[in-house]
Amino acid sequence: MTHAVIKDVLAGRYAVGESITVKGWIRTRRDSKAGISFLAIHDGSCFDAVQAVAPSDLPNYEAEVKRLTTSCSVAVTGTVARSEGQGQAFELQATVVEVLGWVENPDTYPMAPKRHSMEYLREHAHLRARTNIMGAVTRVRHCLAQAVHRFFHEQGYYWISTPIITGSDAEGAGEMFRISTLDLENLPRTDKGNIDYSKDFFGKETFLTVSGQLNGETYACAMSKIYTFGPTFRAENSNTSRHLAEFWMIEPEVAFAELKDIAQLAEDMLKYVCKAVLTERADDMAFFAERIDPTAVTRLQQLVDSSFVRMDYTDAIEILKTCGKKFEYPVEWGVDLQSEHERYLAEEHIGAPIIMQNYPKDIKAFYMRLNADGKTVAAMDVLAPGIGEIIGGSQREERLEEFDKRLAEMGLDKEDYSWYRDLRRYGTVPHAGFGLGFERLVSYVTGVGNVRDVIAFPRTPGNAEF
RNA sequence: UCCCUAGUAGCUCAGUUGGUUAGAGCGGCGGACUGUUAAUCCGUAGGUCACUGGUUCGAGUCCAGUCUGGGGAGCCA
Repeated sequence: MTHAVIKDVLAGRYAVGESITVKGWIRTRRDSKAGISFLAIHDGSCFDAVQAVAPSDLPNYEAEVKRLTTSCSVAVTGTVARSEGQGQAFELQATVVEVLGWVENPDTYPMAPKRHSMEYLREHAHLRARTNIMGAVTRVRHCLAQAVHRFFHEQGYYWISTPIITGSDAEGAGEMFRISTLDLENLPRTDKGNIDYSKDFFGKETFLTVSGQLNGETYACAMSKIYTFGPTFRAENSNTSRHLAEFWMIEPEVAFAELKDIAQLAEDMLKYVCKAVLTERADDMAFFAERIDPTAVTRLQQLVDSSFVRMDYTDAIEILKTCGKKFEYPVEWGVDLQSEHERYLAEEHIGAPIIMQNYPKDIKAFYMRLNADGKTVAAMDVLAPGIGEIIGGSQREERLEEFDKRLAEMGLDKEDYSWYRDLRRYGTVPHAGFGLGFERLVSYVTGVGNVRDVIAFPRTPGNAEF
């Protein structure tokens, strides 16, 4: 018997009268006065469940069919039929209902067919995958990931798998998780009494990566256009709806590119992936618009149709100073923009994503390229309404002299950046790139307000369950 | 890490100035009903009121501490 995917059954890919088998989990069972039962079965292939009609003359009707509850697994064989009821075009007239797995105690099964809080679902991360909302998130996340790869591939980029384990402790993007095979109860010591990392697995201190950027630059300075897409780790004690200790990041790096080029790249990429979701996951987006965020679909459509506003940091400061709004943190040229400032600009002043450019050098990283004014660097952030910074990027300092000056200013040791400096010594070229937090993108697209609910098993301070 | 806030049935919540036996909806279970869309109707079971200590004749309610969650901030993606 053909094992049919529910998506195909609902799309009419099987002829009326054809006998097929669907396999999945019960969403709801409704018993009708006619002495028949309606089973809503989902298998993850699409948002909707298929309806199987189980007649009372099935041999196991009383003993099994009428005892089915939410999340029992079944294999239902039947003939495809046009539905007599409303709400679906096709349904299955069941001839065999085989129960594969019971729910052993329906009274305490955690996922009742009703609305649960996101916090409750998070505590049952292994079972929340069976809910409507997590199914929709999972499909949209997949759609976005595929669209990201497709976008870069079509533009001639190579996907580089940069290392997850790094010996470079100078990446400067945040606190790192140490990895080690040393016996914590009995650490080897040097003569001076320090921990002897030469005895560790790699013969030196190693960490989980906080960014693939520096590695990515080496390949951009050879392959011209590359991107990374992989897990990233930050050991910061950040407890917000926008931070994870383990998250996925997309980092394109482009040779022969300036700041304006990657600003355009960021805009093109965001529009491309949003368009993909609108066309490929209309079913899931309709659900988000209905249940999570009424503007979910219109917001994406507007993003696709708009052109992002470019704004210089210096001009943003002027706007904030003269807009008449009171801010908790005072605004002055040279200070970093606070969340409240970014929110005002993106949500109230513009009402759409903003590309903020050319920040003061003192509030930005060592590798960003110094502008001609000597005060600002070629950095850019994409600020999205509702979520804030979704992308951060810059043109990199490719001039060795300027780079060394900057290291010295910031009190950093040249020796720690020897291979990174080599890129500036041997055939250096202007290049630029950015980092996109993938969970922040999924959160923005779906309207699901917490990044912990758009990744399967979130890792946050104090929480690594499952 | 800081500020604010919450924790009551399997889930979502109500519970008055501290006062008799802590309630509802959903879900579960039992029953009714000629095709239902989170069906409907009737019945029924289900509670260490997060934990520890304190105030009081009396605490779900007031106080202190702890744990856990949420919102905001910082750091950032």
